[in-house]
Amino acid sequence: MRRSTNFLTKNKSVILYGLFLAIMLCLLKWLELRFIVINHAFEIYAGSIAVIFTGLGIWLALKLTKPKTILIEKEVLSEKSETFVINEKEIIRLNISKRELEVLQLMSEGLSNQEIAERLFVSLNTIKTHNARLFGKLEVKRRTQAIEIAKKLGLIPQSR
Amino acid sequence: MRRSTNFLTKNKSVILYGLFLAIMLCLLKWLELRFIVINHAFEIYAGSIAVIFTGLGIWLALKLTKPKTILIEKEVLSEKSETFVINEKEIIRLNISKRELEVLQLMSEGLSNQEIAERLFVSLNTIKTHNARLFGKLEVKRRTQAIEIAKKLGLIPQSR
DNA sequence: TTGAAAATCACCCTAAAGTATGAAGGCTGA
DNA sequence: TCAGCCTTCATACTTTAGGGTGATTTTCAA
Repeated sequence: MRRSTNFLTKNKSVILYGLFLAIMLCLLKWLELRFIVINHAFEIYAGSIAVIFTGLGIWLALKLTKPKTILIEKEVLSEKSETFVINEKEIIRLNISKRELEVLQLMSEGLSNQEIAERLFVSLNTIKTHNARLFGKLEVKRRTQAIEIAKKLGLIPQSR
Repeated sequence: MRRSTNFLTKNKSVILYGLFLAIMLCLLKWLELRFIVINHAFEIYAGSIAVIFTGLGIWLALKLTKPKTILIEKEVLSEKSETFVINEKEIIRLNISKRELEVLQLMSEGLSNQEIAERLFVSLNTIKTHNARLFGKLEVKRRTQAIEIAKKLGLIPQSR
């Protein structure tokens, strides 16, 4: 009996459908009585039934077939080491200018201040000034520390 | 055929409903025969149409509703970036000694020669000697270049 | 247009890094 | 045992890096 109760409580739509069916049949009966005298009414009646019950079938199928979407989770290896993106937030946070970043980049490539100056077409003193500001912002004392921290923070790309 | 089997096994309630419907119709028929004296051929015909077209509707709905599959790609960090392995072959090829590698490591961490000397309990001059040999073996002129190349060759770990 | 930030450069000085050379002690395999 | 390498240290010197200060020009947004 528990199975039946379970069925009745859980499939409300089915019961409702049953009632609907009963009402529908009564209605059809009434219609039949109304138009049975008219000979041509039979085709219309049959057609109506066909259409209505086709619709009902579709509705039922859609209602009862709940899981229409299937989720598939796929694990993908991400090569973070390949796609390097500079950490712009850190650059902004540390208030590092474009030129300073440029100097930092060349510095990390192992260039001397003189070489950086030549590369950027400025004087050695200019590079020294940039360095001083850079070290201040990065809170370091040496260029090697600056490079280390800059790579850790993602300000400049790793050596690969 | 697999689809049909699937349908039969998974949508038990639909089948039950079908049976319920049949029983209902029989009951109605019986009631009709009992209390109404009319030609019952038409009712059977209408019921048949109803059942057939309900089935047709269900079939149509199931046929047209293809199960949507949503693919979720889940990113997983690759092991490569986590586990660093030193390139021993390169170390042997370049004939770099243990002590030199040690100095190189500390150098890459941004320590000054003086700091490295203190860390290793040796004199500043000793570190300078190690550096000179290191630069010769790595074919570089500055510590920053040494660090750059050493990281590229995998002699020392990356900054992360 | 004007003010702040960025970029440029100079000078002076100190600190650190790098070069060259020589030398001594320890470890190891032939 | 002994040659060869590693490690250590020293001295002297040159080069590069870094600190501090001040100044000018450029750029850019309010």
